[in-house]
Amino acid sequence: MKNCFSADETNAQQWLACLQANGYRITEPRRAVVETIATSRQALNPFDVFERARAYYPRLGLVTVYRTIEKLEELGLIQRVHQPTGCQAFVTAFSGHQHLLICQSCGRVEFFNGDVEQMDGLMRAVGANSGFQIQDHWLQLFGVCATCQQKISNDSN
Amino acid sequence: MKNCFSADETNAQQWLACLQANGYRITEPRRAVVETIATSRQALNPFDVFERARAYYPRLGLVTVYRTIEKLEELGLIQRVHQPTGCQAFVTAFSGHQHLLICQSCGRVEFFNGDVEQMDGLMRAVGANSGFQIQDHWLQLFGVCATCQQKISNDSN
DNA sequence: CTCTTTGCAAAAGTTTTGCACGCTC
DNA sequence: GAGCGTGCAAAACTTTTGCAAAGAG
Repeated sequence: MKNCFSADETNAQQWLACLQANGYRITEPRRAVVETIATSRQALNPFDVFERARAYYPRLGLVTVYRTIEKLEELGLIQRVHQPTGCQAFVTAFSGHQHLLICQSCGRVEFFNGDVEQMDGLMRAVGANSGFQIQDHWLQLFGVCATCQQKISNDSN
Repeated sequence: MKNCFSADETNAQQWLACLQANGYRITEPRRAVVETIATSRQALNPFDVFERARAYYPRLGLVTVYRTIEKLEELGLIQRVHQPTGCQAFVTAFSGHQHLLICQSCGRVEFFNGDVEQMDGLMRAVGANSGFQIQDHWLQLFGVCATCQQKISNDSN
């Protein structure tokens, strides 16, 4: 198993290229939003993005954040993260099916590859038992990342 | 594997008893909300509950639905269902960890027991690789239930 | 120069809060 | 009777829409 998370500058460039390839224009507000989400390891909600992106482009409006998120999601570049605390946050989407590992303390999101054969077997078995035609699955793990574990144990000292 | 869904009248009685045992009063509006959710096989959002529960108690207010849902969730009697289309719907929560199987056509929710040892193994492996201390997991399957499959194939004829 | 994109303002939708009255225990 | 629970109205949020002006290609 390998942690394949690697949000960085490269991502931002690719996303902008993808927007352009799909007939959308590249603008400063969009650059700021793309840069913000692509370089974050945390899932960010629209308001988080708005606040952070203003560091790159202060005149940015919240509406533009919503509209840009909509396009990035439509192009499959970002995905919504569902958590007990809410479902408004987004992170980079990787191609292929990925499972999420989310830190409940800092919101950091990592990805892991589930055992594909194992999941396929499970889906077939559940399908056969229930009569459902299974189309998709979500597997998410919640916990506390190594960094937050340290912080928590330090705070209690 | 066994489908252990069985929402019915009995559930409603138990929920009311549970509310009472926790110091909450039993009232007609609460009866209506409890009855509605406990007897539904579909995940219902607050407005759905409001509309259906009015059949039992026409004077019901939407605010009371929100407040009752809050208490039922707090007591662990219902749980929120997260779906691509939204995360405002609730269904009966069964004790013990259950995985969800959700029909994307009618919203019907069924439960299945995952392979516990398998999931434990997965969680340990991911924990070891990532440094995360894993606390919880969500496994959900999405598909089309047998009834909806028939409807769809009939409609296309 | 054309047409998309932007930010503001306002609207729409959802959830929460304040409060006087009513009902449960 | 005491105090929780209810429904209405209003507030607080979040997300979407209309529009004139600015900017990308």
